[in-house]
Amino acid sequence: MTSPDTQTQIPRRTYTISELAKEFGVTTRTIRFYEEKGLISPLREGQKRLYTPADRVRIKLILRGKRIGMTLRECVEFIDMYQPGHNNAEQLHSLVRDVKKRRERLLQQRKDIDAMLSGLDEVQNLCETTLTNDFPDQPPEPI
Amino acid sequence: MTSPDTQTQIPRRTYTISELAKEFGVTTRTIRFYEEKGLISPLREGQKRLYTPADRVRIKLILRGKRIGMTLRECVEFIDMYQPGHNNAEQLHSLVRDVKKRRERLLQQRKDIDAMLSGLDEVQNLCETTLTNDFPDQPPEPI
DNA sequence: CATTACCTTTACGTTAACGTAAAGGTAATG
DNA sequence: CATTACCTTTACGTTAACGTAAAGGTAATG
Repeated sequence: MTSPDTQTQIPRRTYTISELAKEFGVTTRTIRFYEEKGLISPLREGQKRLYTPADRVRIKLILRGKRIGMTLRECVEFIDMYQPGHNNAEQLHSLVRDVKKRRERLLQQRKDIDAMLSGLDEVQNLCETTLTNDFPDQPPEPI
Repeated sequence: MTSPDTQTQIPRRTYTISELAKEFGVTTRTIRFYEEKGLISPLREGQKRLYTPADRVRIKLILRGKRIGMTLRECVEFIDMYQPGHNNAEQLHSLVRDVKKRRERLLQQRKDIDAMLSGLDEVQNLCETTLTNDFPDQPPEPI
């Protein structure tokens, strides 16, 4: 029943800062910056930072938020919605209100994306018909 | 057959800067800033700027791009895809390549949004089941 | 004709999100 | 033990996207 490993509190798998930086395609400075701003709090092994799988997930969520134009502050707000710690009814209602607002914004963004996607479709169609009509003898370029 | 109005080149309908600012919920400074950056080029009536429907559409497209996290530079690039001026085959192929790249990014963003939306669904469900289980006698709050 | 409501330009200020450089610690490796 | 490859902190720099203030023009309105 006792834990078979001698490491006491360190999680099974950890990551160094450069491992995560490489995995996510960002610089180590970026990851340290997120810590400065309180978005993550890695463990320490001496001076070195050690990132748990949970830290890794947080970084992943931050970068996901950033891809759709969220500020870092908005990313934290979003991530904090997942966390419990909201115990009483008023807090739960408030959280539901926040969730609804955020969902509306996400739905608007998806509308924007869909509009832009169909715009791209039109452009590509127009290009390709023009190419086949006006330049019928060009060989189709390889991928 | 002659045009019945005395205005020569001014489009039928124009907008002032504050009309557009109010419509789109931005400041006039924002609109002037877009002009500084070469995103729009309104007409002038003396000193005053006069915006055509085409200018208005450009602003709309800029703000749409911004909502999904595009920089202003990316917004111009996107809008420029709509414009013709690409005549030869090489330019058309290049445009199609750009369209494909942009589409990939938009699809990734839509994936991100869908992931976040289902996350929100889970949070809301958890909140609501907790509310109905642990606080069964609270009156449902009005909208 | 003074006020009001718009418009203009110029120019400096601000915030977010890092980049970059300097100066140094540590652990393995030839 | 010198080199290499990581890691650290501190601190100043940079870019985008406006905000804000100052100083002034113009057209209608009471």
